[in-house]
Amino acid sequence: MPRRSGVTIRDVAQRAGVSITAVSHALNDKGTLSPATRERVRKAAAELGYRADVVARALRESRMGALGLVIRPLDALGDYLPSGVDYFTRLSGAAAHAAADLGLSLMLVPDLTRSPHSPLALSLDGYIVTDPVIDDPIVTMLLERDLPMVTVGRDPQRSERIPWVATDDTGDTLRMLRTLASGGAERIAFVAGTDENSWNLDAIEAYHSWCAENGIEPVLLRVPEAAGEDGGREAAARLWAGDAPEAVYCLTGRHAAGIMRALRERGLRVPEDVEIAAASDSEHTRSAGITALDMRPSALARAAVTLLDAVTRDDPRAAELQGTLIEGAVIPRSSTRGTA
Amino acid sequence: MPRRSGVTIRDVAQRAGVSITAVSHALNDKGTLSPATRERVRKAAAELGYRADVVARALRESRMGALGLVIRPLDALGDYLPSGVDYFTRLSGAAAHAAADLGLSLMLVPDLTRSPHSPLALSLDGYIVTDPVIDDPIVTMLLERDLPMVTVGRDPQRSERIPWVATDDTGDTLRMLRTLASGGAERIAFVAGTDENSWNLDAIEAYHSWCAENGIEPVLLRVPEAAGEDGGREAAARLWAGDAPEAVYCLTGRHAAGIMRALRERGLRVPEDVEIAAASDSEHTRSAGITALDMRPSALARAAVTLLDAVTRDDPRAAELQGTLIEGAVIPRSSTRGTA
DNA sequence: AGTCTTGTATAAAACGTTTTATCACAGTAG
DNA sequence: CTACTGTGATAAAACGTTTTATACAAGACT
Repeated sequence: MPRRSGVTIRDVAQRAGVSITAVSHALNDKGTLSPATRERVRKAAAELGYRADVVARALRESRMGALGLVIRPLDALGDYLPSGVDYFTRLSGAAAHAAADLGLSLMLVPDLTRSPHSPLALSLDGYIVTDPVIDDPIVTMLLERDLPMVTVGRDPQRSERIPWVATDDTGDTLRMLRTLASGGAERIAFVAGTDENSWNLDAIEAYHSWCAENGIEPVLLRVPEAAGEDGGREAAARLWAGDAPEAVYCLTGRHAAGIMRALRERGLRVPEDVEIAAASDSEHTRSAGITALDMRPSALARAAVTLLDAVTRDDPRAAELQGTLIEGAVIPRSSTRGTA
Repeated sequence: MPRRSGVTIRDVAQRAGVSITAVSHALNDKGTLSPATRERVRKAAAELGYRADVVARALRESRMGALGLVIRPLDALGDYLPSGVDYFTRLSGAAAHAAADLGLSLMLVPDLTRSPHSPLALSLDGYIVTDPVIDDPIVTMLLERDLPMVTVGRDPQRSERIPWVATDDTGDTLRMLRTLASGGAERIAFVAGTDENSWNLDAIEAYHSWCAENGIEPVLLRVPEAAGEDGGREAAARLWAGDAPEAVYCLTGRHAAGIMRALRERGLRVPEDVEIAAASDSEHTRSAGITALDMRPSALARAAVTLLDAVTRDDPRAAELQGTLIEGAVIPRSSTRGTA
């Protein structure tokens, strides 16, 4: 019996010479008790080191005190992970801390679509789903069961129905494009990923509207996220096959690193001949000296946890928190010339 | 009431026309029921989509079906994380999957020493503590409360009392030293971290015994893990102040990368003039082309989860699993000359 | 005919809380 | 003296399981 700390509400009641009801009321500031009794109970509880059993409380209140974190990009990969991705450690670590600050626990929920999932997996108070794609089966499942949920990154099609927080993809994209432009580049190519999540979709849209506004012919390439640096090299080959761009903005850091390498091999100088920037900071961009965005996963996680907590307790503040955009911070490095 | 799927054991009982006891027995293969009744109950349960409520079950059985993961190196850092560290994502992701395979959930447990921890935090069936240091307060706390626990990496002083699994630090160190020696290096310096965990301590001991065996004067430097690349540069300065080594073996990848950079600045060629290797593979070693060890975090996590599960259910197999060593895999890169 | 088995099925207790409804009592007003 | 109004406390129900002990019948043995 690992869970039981041994001391129950009954022990406290006995010690304080009152009923268990009195104990419950005293400790939760409910009911009508004289201040004297309240104090006596508190003292007894403290002396015994009493902590109400979570499970019993959960059974009664139908509230677990725990949130689930579903990291979609990880589910896709099984238990192996592409190297260099520290984003998710930062995100989940921050989420766990933010949850703890609210007196909640955070559970890592691995792929819910696999048939026998662990028992607790669907019994939590609410779920954070990161980067859902179009028609994401997990989102569908949670919606069907009517379980509270927020997404990190909008659900591309159902964002009206599901509260979300996200990186400010539109703003970030424009900011980065302006940074590149301020370095003198005019023809700026854009390399996005192929996953159908809001991160890709919103940035692409922002790029198009920026091009339209500035009278620039858009040059868009989509490269699978999983293609890594090689995908970047290939993108470079295709971009430089035609009218060479003066700058390239990549969403994925590894693509950017691959492009950089390919260009160097062609004898092009960065940033003198070409500027390069990436939307997500990772070890690749850091070690290659590529200007990138810090997407601030810990701020994002904190916002998501706060929102979900409000949602689960029908707190009206949920309305304000919904749609929070976390602005990325440009980290200027040697691959760009301009100022932000 | 988010948890309740709505359908309880009573509904099933009614539908099948039996008592709730019968339902429980039928579904758990207990008691004495006729095969016919068993089948009838199963059918009714299936039709209603009944799943026993985890919380109610946990209350009765005092077993949650959930394990806690405590990542000590992360606790030290709060919710911000040094960049480039993907080891822990891989570890926790793999642990979550391994737990799921056993029908268990995995909870991320942030720093238990902070006073108001989340309620569930101390109510789980067992705990995995990674890389405990000497006199680790978390380990002490769990021991005091008599909660089942395993460590990843031995507890330096209490390993007799606490089941553990670990990387094969001794074997890995020797293997890597031999790799470096096979490239022709004789004077091999060793750079370890300052945390007092078994990873550092065991590797240092292995280094010393290897030196003794081969009649080599040990050159050991300890650099704080948090010092990162700058720590590496400084280490290089100190190492090359005296009798220059022919090879350097670093436990931490970032130290190795810093050393490499510093040496290049001094005009030394790697691997022609100096060989460099690291014990932990990270983006730093990958991008700098430094030979390193893949510590196989997913194998490690799986071993830890399996062991902990055995421990919590008093399974005798725990004895066999205890002390499992996971051998690292050398990833040869251009910073070394020899063959493994 | 009574007494054991044997095979099925269930009633009820227990797990540790929270909450609702009720109770006892003192003081106050009519 | 009765009736009401608070005030302070508690008994008991409920949450959804699992398990222990018991009940009931039908057949098998003395």
